[in-house]
Amino acid sequence: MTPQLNPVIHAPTRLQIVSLLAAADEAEFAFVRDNLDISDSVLSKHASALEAAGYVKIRKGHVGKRPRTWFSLTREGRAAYTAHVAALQAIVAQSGLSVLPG
Amino acid sequence: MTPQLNPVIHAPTRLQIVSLLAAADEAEFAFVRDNLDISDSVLSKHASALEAAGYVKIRKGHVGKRPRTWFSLTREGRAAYTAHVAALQAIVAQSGLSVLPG
DNA sequence: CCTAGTTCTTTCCTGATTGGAAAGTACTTT
DNA sequence: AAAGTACTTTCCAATCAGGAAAGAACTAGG
Repeated sequence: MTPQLNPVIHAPTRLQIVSLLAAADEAEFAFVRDNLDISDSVLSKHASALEAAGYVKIRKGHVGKRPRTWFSLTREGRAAYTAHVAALQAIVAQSGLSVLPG
Repeated sequence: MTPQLNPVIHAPTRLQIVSLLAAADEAEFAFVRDNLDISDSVLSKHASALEAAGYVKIRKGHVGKRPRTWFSLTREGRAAYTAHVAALQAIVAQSGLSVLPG
């Protein structure tokens, strides 16, 4: 069986969110938003979608007295992301594209 | 500037079509359809979308007396695919993974 | 106390996509 | 004439995506 692309992760904005989160333990709402250059509402909605899928954990806390939100990948989210990248790799591999010169 | 994902190519079905075509000079309608396990109408529509974008050439001909359709990537389509994979790679790379083979 | 600001979340709305089913086109074969 | 091949187009219903605007919940300032 060919590995399947995961539609929850494949959407461009969510792919970028998940990939960003995969690189770190945890990331702040504003950091992700500014990094991807998206609006608050878009990030909020995609983060909720990823949480609903069980891929992202949303943690609420405070810095000083101000509210703050952090995101992190769940174990399931990391596994789904890894599987998705494997699926992408399988697709790209058949085209013969390579990072190597020549 | 960060390389951008190309929405025409990013859609799962079209990504697979383009990647399949990138591997060959030309591919038959039925070959692509069966390879991706999609319906005639879906392939027809996606192929037209890729043609409209200038990424795929649709050639009509005959085998014996039966009509047949072949698809091939245009130079532009190959360039767009390469750029798209580079964008994908840029996103995935930050997580430490890769979509490219060794 | 009242207003303004921060940090998101939700709702409202509108446009774009996607895929399946079914009908259509244009031949060819039986 | 009827059926089959090889698609293409139309019809449709389901998402989905993003922006704007309104909310929510609290804090800070005058």
